[in-house]
Amino acid sequence: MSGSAPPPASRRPRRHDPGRRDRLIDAALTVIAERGVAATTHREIARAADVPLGSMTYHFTSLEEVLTEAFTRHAESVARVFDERLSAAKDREAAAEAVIALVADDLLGSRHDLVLTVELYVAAAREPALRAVTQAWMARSRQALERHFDATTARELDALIEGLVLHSALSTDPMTPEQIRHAIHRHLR
Amino acid sequence: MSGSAPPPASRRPRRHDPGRRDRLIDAALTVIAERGVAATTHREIARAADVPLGSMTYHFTSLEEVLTEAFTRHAESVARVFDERLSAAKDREAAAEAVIALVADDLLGSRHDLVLTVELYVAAAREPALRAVTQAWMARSRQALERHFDATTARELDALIEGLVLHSALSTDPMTPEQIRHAIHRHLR
Amino acid sequence: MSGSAPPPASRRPRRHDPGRRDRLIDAALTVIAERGVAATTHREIARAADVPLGSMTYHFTSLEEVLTEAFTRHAESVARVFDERLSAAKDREAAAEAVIALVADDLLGSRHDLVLTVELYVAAAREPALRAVTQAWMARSRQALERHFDATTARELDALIEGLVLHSALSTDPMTPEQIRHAIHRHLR
Amino acid sequence: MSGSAPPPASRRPRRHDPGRRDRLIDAALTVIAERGVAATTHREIARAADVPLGSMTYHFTSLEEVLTEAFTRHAESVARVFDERLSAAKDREAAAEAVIALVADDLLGSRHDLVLTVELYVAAAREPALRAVTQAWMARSRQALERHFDATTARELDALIEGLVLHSALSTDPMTPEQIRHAIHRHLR
DNA sequence: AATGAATGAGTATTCATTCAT
DNA sequence: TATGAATGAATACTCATTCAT
Repeated sequence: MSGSAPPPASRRPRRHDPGRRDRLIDAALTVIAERGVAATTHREIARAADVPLGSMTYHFTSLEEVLTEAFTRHAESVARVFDERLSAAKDREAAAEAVIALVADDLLGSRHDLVLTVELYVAAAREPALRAVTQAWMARSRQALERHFDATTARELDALIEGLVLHSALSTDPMTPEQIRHAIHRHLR
Repeated sequence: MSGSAPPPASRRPRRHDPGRRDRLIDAALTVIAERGVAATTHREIARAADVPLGSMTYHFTSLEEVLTEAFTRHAESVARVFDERLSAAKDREAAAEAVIALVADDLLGSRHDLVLTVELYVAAAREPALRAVTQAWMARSRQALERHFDATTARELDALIEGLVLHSALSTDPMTPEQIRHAIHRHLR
Repeated sequence: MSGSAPPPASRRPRRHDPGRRDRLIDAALTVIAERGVAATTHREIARAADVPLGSMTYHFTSLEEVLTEAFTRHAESVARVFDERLSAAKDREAAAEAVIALVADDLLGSRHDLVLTVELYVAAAREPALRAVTQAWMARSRQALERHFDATTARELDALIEGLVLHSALSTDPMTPEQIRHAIHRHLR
Repeated sequence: MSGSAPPPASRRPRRHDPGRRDRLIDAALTVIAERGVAATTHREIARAADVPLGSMTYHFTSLEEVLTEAFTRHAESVARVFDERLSAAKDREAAAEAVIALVADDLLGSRHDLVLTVELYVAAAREPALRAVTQAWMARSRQALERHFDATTARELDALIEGLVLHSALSTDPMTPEQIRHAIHRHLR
């Protein structure tokens, strides 16, 4: 507006920014959620974090590293909620309710997290490094389920949860909490 | 004209080639399955089909058009199998077996199809044009299931199928046919 | 000067330019001679040839390819002169004169060629692909010398030529034609 | 602070380090010899010397300064050997032997030195600051030769040495010590 | 009808250098 | 005195798309 130089994301004189690396990972998650992994570029993340491009490659040796760290953080955070919900459950009945809440509230409640999860699924199909992330996550959630259910049930439940989530994510008329409750109860009945 | 210039897909004199458009769509599916949507470019598809680059934009107005047509074809083909399996079933019992075969044999049997399906899921999350494809597909499979099951069961079954497939796709130790049978029978019990 | 858009090398509406690949190789030689291999970039060559950057990577799959082709052309052209000079010589005496003319006129006469030769020497020390170019060149010049001199003399003469050229290239007071004549005659005496 | 961030050359607590500047120059020579001037960067040298990046620009005001000092040191060291060999020679005969040993043993004996020399040649062709280094070196070696030979012979010998070295450096079948001896003796005969 | 050539925007990454601590 | 962090310019290369033939 005042000259011809390409205006930076904001006014530059910013230095000393501890925790920037951390913020970049969060910015990456935001970009992945909003634009998809395919559109997640150094530039896009830098813009989202309002940081110069060079900062990206200073803090990470490759885009892959950024993605891996971002997805790891996402998986970690979802898994933590999973753990907490199920640890709090006193009996099988409560555990069933926990699972329902998990799907209806946590997993489907946040479009952001939901999309991240699906993006991770596909990225993992290609990237061995990400496969490790999904493996660890799966193992952890299965373990959490096994506090209350036998191994077979835990595994089935895990798959059902996955299906309910994905289904809702892709559908224009996602399942209602009631429908989710019904599906889970039916499987555990 | 002078040495190692951009080498064409193969030796030139190929002209009149009806069905080329069709082959390009198949080539696109191959590339998507092998490299992922993100790596599916005009060039890659042209190379896979052994066709000059210019041919791509001659037959399609944009990459998006190619992807949409390719995914439509994929969905069509999977849905057809779905339909056939379930139409052939005479009763609920047979329908359950059909679903099991569907998951264990058709969906999980082909890595190619499996990957295409997951790629479609994510692409659809971004591209409205693809959303239409997944919507139609879901509707069709639900409809097929409703020949044998009530609407609620059909929907749950659909989600369970999705979950079983995805779970197996991402896991290093995918579920065995026995485990799949068990999961589906339990839900229908 | 009239707006803010970065002005291209010249006015753009240029299409259909047969022989462009060829001109790019020449442009590369110009850049190498003027700025050195290290400063020879896609951009620099494109600028020298007044061609958009994208054109470079359309015609060559890598910078290395450009360099290899450029140096091959240079070696070819110098070797041809070498051949011609020596083929024209009728006897040993004339051959000696041919060598002198070669060094004093051809090799040292053109700063452009001289620098290209030295640049090739060093680049070849790193790049096996270029090593092949220098090998072929050396073999060819030795062969040309062997029309008139025994193998040992040919080899020594070749080395002496190399030394005289390099020496003059790097020195602030290069050798005069007389000095060159003296050196070569002394070795052949 | 959070994982795989830019890893330092090695574990941190290194401070007072007299002679570091010196070690950096040696590290620079190593990098030049192994990777070439074009690939010799602050980072690469710092890594080779196991020193933080910031240390480079603390000790040197620019990369050019590093290169100049490194090449100066190299020239110095080669020239010293030259001097010593020729000072030790008692007569013309011994001087001839000294030259032969110089080429066969010192110059061609160390791939490291050989490559450094060629790299210096080319760098000097561009960088005036380096030209001064090569000039001084040439003058010094000529002077050393002039202890035993007349000015013309010294100059020719110098060129011949250069040619023999370069020739061997670039050839896949370098000259044997016998061949080198023959060439030098013939020129001095 | 078909295609080789052309091109501008964009991508990941490297790097010399500056600077705050 | 040292150094980790920061940054803007540059690099090689990819690509969707346009166009002349």
